[in-house]
Amino acid sequence: MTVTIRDVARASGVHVSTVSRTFSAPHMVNAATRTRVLTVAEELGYRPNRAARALTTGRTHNLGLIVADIANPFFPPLIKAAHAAARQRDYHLFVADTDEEPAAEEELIQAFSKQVDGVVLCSPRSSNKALERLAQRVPFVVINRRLRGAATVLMDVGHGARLAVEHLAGLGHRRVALVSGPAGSWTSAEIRAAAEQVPGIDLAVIGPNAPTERGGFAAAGRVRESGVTGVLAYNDLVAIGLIEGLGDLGLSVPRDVSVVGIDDIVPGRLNRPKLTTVAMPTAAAGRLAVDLLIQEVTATTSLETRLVIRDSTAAPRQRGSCNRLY
Amino acid sequence: MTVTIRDVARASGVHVSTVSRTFSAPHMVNAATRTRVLTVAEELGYRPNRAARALTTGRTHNLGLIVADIANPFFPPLIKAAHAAARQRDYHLFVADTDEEPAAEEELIQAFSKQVDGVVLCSPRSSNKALERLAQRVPFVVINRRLRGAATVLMDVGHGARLAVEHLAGLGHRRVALVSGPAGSWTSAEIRAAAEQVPGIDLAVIGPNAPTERGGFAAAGRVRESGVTGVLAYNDLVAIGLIEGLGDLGLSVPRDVSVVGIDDIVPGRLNRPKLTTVAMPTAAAGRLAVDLLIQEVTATTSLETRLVIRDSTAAPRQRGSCNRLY
DNA sequence: AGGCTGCCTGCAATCGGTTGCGTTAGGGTG
DNA sequence: CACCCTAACGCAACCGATTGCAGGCAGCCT
Repeated sequence: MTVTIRDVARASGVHVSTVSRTFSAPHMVNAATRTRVLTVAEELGYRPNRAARALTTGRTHNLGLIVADIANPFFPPLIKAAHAAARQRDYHLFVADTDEEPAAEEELIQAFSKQVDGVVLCSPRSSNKALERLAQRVPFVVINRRLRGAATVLMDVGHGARLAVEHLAGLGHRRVALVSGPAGSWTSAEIRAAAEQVPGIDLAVIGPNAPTERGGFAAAGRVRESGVTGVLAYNDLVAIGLIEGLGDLGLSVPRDVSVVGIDDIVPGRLNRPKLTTVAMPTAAAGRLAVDLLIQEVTATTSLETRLVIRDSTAAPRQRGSCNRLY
Repeated sequence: MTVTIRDVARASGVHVSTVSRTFSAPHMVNAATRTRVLTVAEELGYRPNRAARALTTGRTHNLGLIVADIANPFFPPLIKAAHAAARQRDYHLFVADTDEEPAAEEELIQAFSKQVDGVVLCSPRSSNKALERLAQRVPFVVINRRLRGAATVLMDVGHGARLAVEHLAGLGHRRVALVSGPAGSWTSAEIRAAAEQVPGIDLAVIGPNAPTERGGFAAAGRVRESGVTGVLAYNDLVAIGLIEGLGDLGLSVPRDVSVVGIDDIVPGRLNRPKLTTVAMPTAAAGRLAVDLLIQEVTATTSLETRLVIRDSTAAPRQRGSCNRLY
C-alpha cells in the first residue's frame, strides 16, 4: 500500500534508523550509503510521513490561519500571502473561518492546537482572557489587535486615516464625515482618534454602522443631511455602498461629495469611480505573521499604510453651487 | 506539558485502552467508568491527538483544498463553503494555492497525500496523465473538469451561457459577441458550444483573451468594431473590464451595448451598472465536493447554473440611433 | 455445583518515524 | 602492538493513540 521507512530500509539493506537519518540528518550517514538509500527511496516513491514524524519531534510543520470570513474580500490576499510564506518554508496551512463568532474561534484554536506549530489569528473577536488562556496551549500571532504576551502584527490604520483626512483637507474640504464601523471595534477607534487630530477639519461622526455595503448605503441619508463635502468611510465596502446610496439621492461622487475608503480591496479598484482608499498591507501582514510564527519570535510590528488616490476624491464644488444641493 | 491519554488513565485509575475507548467507542465501556473518565479528562483539559490517532486508524480527519488563486474572487466563496462542510463533520481543511502552475499542483497533492483523507482539486491545470497517477496516492474529487475515475463536480456553465444568450435574444439583440477566455480552457469551449446553439443569433467570437479585467478592457475595441449590441463575457472580471473599456470609447452599458458576465462574483454585484451574470454555484460545489470526499463516493455531479438579471443588459437601441454610433 | 454466556477491562502489538546509546571497524598515535 | 578516537550504523525505547485478544467476573441455566 503506502511505502514506509521500513520498506526502504529492507530494500536498501540498512536499518530504519539509517534511512531516517538520511532524511533528517544527512551528515550523519556515509555518502555512499546515503545515495543508495536515496535512490531506493526514489524508486519506491517513498515520502516521509509528516504526521508520524511530528509524534516524536513535536513539530508538525503545519500552521493554522483563522479569519473571520474567508469570503470577505479583505482576507483572501492575506490568506494567499500567508500560504506562500508557509509554502516557502515547507509548511502547510490550515485555513479556518469563524463566521465572526468568538466561540468558533476558541473552538478552532483548541482543535488545531495538537496539529499545528502555531496559529495566525486575524482580527480575533474573543476576549483577552480567553486568548491568554489559549496562548498556553499553542503559540500564536495576532493580526490587527494588541495582545499582551503574543506576537502582534498591526497595520497602522490610524496613520492611514490621518493621511486620508489630510488628503481631503488638501483638496479644500473643511467639513468631513467619518462614517464609522461597528461600536467597540479597535479599528474604528483608531480611525476616529487619528481623524480627529487633523487640524482645520470639522469632523462629523456618523455611526456606528455595519461594516458592509449595506451599512454604507444606509448611511447615505445622514451623510447628506450633515452637509459635509468629504467622507472617510470605515472600509471600502462601506464606501462603495455609500457612493451608491448618495447616487440614489442625486449626489455624485466625486463631484458633489468626495469619498475615501479603507482597505484597498479588489471591488474598490474595480468600482466606478475607482475608489481612493487607504491601502492596508494585508499581504505583508500575512507573510510576516507566518514568518514570526515559524521563527518563534515574539515581537510587535506595526506595518505602514499608505493612501492610494484614485477617482472618488476631488476638490469640493464652489460654495454657491454646493449650497444649491441642500 | 501536553496532557495525553496516559495522564487521564492514571488519574482515573483505568488502563489507557479504556480511556481510548471512552472516546472512540463509548458503547464498549461501562457507563459509570465512562463518566468518570470523561470528567477527569475534562478537568485535565485532555484532547485526543488526531495525528497520533491517524497513525493507527489511517484516517487523518483532514482534507486538502487546492485552488489556482486564493485571491481570485471566484474562489473564496467556494473555500468558505468547503470549510463549513468540513467543519460540520469535524474535519480540518488545508488550503493551498498553485499560482496557476501545474507543477505546484502536483507537488502539493504529493505533499498532502499522507496528511489528508482526500483532496479537492479546483479547476486543475495538470495533465490527465499526471492526475491519474496521483489519484492512486490519495483520493480526490475534481471541480470543473472531467476526469476518468475521479469523483467530479461540474457546474453546468454551458446551460448558463445558453440562458444568457437567450436572455439577450429575448431583449431583441440579434448580433452578439462572445468575448472568450484563454485558448484551450474547458470552460471556454463549453460556453462557446452552448452559445452557438441559440437560434436567431449571429454570434461573433472575440478572443482568446486573458481571463481578467485587463483582458476585457483590451477587447473593447474589437467589440465596438464588430458592431454587436450584446456581449457574453468569459467571466465577470472580463465583463467589468470590458464595460470600462467601452466607456472609454464612448459606449455606455447597457444603453449602447448589453453585457452579460459569468460567475457572479462580489465585484460584479458591486459594479455599476450591476452586472447581469450567470451565477455559478461555487458554494454548492465546494460543499458537495467535501461531502463526496468524506463519504468516499465516486460520482459525477452537474450543478445547475442560473441567470441573474441586473442592470448591465437592456433592449438594444433602435436601428437608427444604433447606426449613429458607427 | 458446574458450565456457559456476555460485559468490561487489561495487555501488548502496532502505526511510521526519531533519537540516545552501544557496537563495530578503521585509522592514527605513542 | 596496545590504545584511543571517531565515523557509521544498529538496537530499542518512545511519541500518542488504537485494537485484537484474552482474562475476570457476574449472572443465568440445568
